[in-house]
Parts: sequence; structure tokens; C-alpha cells
Amino acid sequence: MSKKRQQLIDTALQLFYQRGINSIGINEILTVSGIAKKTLYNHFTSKEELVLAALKQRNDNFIAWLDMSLKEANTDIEVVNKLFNGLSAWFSNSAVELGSFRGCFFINTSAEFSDPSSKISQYCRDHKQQVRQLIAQHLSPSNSELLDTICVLKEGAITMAYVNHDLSMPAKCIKILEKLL
Amino acid sequence: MSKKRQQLIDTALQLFYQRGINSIGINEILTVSGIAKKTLYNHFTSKEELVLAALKQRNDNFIAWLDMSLKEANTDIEVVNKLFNGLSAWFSNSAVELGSFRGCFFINTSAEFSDPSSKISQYCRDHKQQVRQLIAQHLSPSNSELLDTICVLKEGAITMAYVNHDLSMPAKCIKILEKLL
DNA sequence: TTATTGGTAGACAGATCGGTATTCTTTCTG
DNA sequence: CAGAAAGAATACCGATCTGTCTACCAATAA
Repeated sequence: MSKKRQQLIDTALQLFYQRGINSIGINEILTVSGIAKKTLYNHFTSKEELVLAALKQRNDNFIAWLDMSLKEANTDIEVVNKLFNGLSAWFSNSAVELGSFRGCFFINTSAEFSDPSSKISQYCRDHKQQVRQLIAQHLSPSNSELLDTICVLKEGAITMAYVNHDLSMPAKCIKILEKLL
Repeated sequence: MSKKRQQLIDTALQLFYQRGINSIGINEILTVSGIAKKTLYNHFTSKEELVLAALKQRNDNFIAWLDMSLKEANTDIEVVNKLFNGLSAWFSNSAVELGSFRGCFFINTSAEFSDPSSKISQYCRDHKQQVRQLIAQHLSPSNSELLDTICVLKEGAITMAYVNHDLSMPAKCIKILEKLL
């Protein structure tokens, strides 16, 4: 649609993800993108709307990356390998589409917004649900136990990569899941 | 030591944990606690110092709660049960010492501070290390694989309880670990 | 008593916040 | 070419941020 609008979203996503939403003011997004304030408020009625657009952009990017990562993974063990090898690549900044790793944008954003009924918190929940669905599509159906296990290990691996600086969890998660299969 | 100082820390921890550090200003802490601004800057040189004191307070509370939760857990399976039943109680606000659940204060705080070399981010890492050590003390020694598994499941369960509003993970983690033992 | 300490209350400074309005220029379209 | 729309640049508004400072009060110690 509008080129300026997309530039704003791209700049906002980059800054919000790297430094946190409450730490980034509208003015910084404007100076970095080189776009006027009037133009921003022409496309978005408030900062919150821009935040939601950035979340949606990140969701689109992430789902596309995950879909590509899981492509042609048909057996459960293949899904596990491709998923956690993908996470490992993300953590070590080898997944260019996802940018420099600073944890999960949706976990981080949830942490900043305390009202769980806000649109922003709800969108973060939606994203996690979409990721879960995508993983489920590649797994043997009706194995919801395995799906739960994969999801909880995934969240743990992301959190430990960011907070603890422990990048070794994806490999360990694969070993855990091998034992369980 | 000083009574006012402790009141400030308690109020700050309550507000920071429930609403996030960047969302709470000094003035709100002062009006809620009923303490004068001069007194605050008598005890702390900056907001950052107060944040660090609040993190330390939360760490003390959490370690004490975890220590009590794991007391008399000597076999691995007992540790697993007590740990994840404890988490479940925390998530459903049955652990009074930990206050109303809003995720892990240290994960949330890490999400707000993007510089991983800041004192605040480092303290969050330290906390996770202390928790890991405490769990390790109750497990059979030199079983670092099990320790890793417990830790990654724990982080995943906390994240999913907060972001996804899924409180069922502790019970599922116990089942997973039963299979692995 | 007098001096000191630790507290309250609140004005103030300087910066930044999200958001609005104005003026001027560019660019696109009929 | 003419007119409309979009954008740039920037001043501005009221609110809020962290942190400093002054003035006053109460209790305590020398």
C-alpha cells in the first residue's frame, strides 16, 4: 500500500524489538526513518496502533521463517530437528530474516504491558497460538502431548537464550525429545 | 536497617513487579508509600539503585520460597514434584509470599533493559543461576542433564503461564519428567 | 540548651513524552 | 497546466519523567 507507512513499520519494528517499546519514543522513530510526524499520524492514530502494526509485521516475518524452516518435515523427529536447529540459528544470528536476536518480541512486549486484556497482550497470545498451530500441522495428528512438550521446551529455550545467555538449549531439547519419541 | 528504606523497597517491588519498571515513576512510589522525595534520594542515589534493591528483595523472597518448597525433597522425582507443584501454586496465586502472579520479575525486567551488560540485566542472570544452584543441591549430583531439563521446562512453564495464560504446564512437565526418569 | 540528624512538603529544573497545528514544498492526477 | 493530496519541517501543548533544592519540623544527642 503506502511506502511511507511500510517504512514506518519497518523502523518501528527494528527499534521496538532491539530496545523495547516503552524505551522508544515516537520522535526517535521519526528521525531514524526520516519521516515527518504529520505523516505518521496520517497513517496511525496513536503509538499503540503503530505498535500493533509492528507486532503484526514481526508475526508475519516469524511465521514465514518458521514455515520455511519446517518445510518438508513430515515425521515427528524431523520436525523436532528442524525446529530446534532453526531456533539455534536464530539465537546465533544466523537467521537473517529475524534480525539480531534479542529474545522473543512477543514475550518481551507482554512483559512491558501489564493489562492482559489490552490489544497488545492479546496479540502476543495470538502469535503464540499461531506458532503452535503451525508446528501442529507438521506433527502426527492427535499427539497433543508431544505438541505441548515441544512448545514448552521451545519457550524455555528462547527465554534461557535471552536471559541466561545460554545458547546450548536447542541441542539439549533435541536430545530430550529423542528420548521421549 | 532503616525502616523508611525498607518501605521504599517493598513499595517499589510491588509496583515494579505488577506494572513493569519503565511504567512506574519515582513519584508514584513516593505517593503510594507516603515518603518524601528527599528521603528516597537520601537512601538511593538514583532510580536504578532502587531497581537493583527491589530485584535483590525479590530474589531473597523467591529463593526463600523455593528453598521451603524443596525442603525434604531428596530423591529426584520428589524434587520434580515439589518444584512444579510449587510453580503451579505460584501461577494460581496460592503462594502468598510471591504476590499476585505476573510472570517472572527477572524475565520481565530483562525484557525492558536491552543492554545485557547493565547491572540490572546481569542481576537477572545471577538470579537464574542461584535458582539453578538451589535445584541442583537437591538433585543427585553430576546429573547435569536432568538439571538442564528441569530448568528449561521451568522457564517454559513460567513463560506460558504468563504470556499464553496456560496454567496447565507444571502438571504436564511432571509427566514429561516422569517418563525421562 | 543547642546542634545535628532524618524526615515532610513541595517548588523547581531540564528533558522527553505523545499528539496537534501550521506553513511550505513536492508530487501526483485529471 | 491546474488543482489536490501527501509529505517535510517545525513550533507548540500539556503532561510526565528523574533529580535537585529550599524551608520547615521533630526527635535525639552532646
